Amino acid sequence: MDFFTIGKLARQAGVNIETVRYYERIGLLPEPERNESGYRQYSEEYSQQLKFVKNAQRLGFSLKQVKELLSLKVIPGYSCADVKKKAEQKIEEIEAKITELKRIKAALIELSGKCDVNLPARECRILEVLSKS
Amino acid sequence: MDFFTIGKLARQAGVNIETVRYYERIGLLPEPERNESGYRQYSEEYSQQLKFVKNAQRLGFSLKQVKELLSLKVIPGYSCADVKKKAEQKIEEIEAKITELKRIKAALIELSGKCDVNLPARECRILEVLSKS
DNA sequence: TTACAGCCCGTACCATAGTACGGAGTCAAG
DNA sequence: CTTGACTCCGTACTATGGTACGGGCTGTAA
Repeated sequence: MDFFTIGKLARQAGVNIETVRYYERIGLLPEPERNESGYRQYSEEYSQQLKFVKNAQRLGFSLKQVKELLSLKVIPGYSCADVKKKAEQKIEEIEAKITELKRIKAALIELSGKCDVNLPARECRILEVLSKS
Repeated sequence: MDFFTIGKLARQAGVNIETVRYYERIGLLPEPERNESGYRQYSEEYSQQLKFVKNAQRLGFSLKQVKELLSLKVIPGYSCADVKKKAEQKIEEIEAKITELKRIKAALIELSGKCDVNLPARECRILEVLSKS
């Protein structure tokens, strides 16, 4: 087995060394073995778990949620259906966010249309509307 | 002119008193006059500005951006076109977010489809895929 | 006049997701 | 055998948007 140091692990995953140590602190990465001088010794497994964290994060999972996903893997009794459920919840969450953003976009477009570009900002209709309760 | 205290102002806008003081600290609300005992005395103008902040925030502007919008109003030389530009930038930003969320949603749906619900989570294809670089 | 709500201030704390710093020890190449 | 890169640790700091706390003063109504 070929071990590598924290610097290599971090470079592989494209994250900061401090981030790796941070993930270890908050339990997102298990504490690895150490060599005599206390250096962390990582193996391929750690690299995969770190990639897991970053990939799940890219899919919109918070670090807390990533931790939950990881525990599904480790704690016996959970099934693939439990994982799927979390994915589906996240899909719903994202759909809700999209809906909300579309609503906001429409409101901004409407607001934008109120603008008479020749007026000074002091008299801007957009700003006026925003002051309404 | 009828003045009111911080508590009334906060209730009117549906925010916490601490939030009003926080906004004052970060320059989102001007420092109001005080009575003899040091109580803040707010007028309708303040109420409108506070509503402005909350409304703009609902439209996706950060407090820093709200501050910029407010300064357009106050600093002479800015026109309604400058306000419109900021609104349009925000619209673009939101469109980008929507696009990104759709991408993520598609990825999650694809991932979801990989799931064989009868497998233990330990062997879940979703989790496996997430460990890939 | 007393009780209680409301306000004052400074400071600390919350969550989220890291990043930075400084002093000390270690490892490898020249 | 020295130099430079790497690692260790604990702690503090960043940004964002607030919320909470505690001790003390004020304002009002019974």
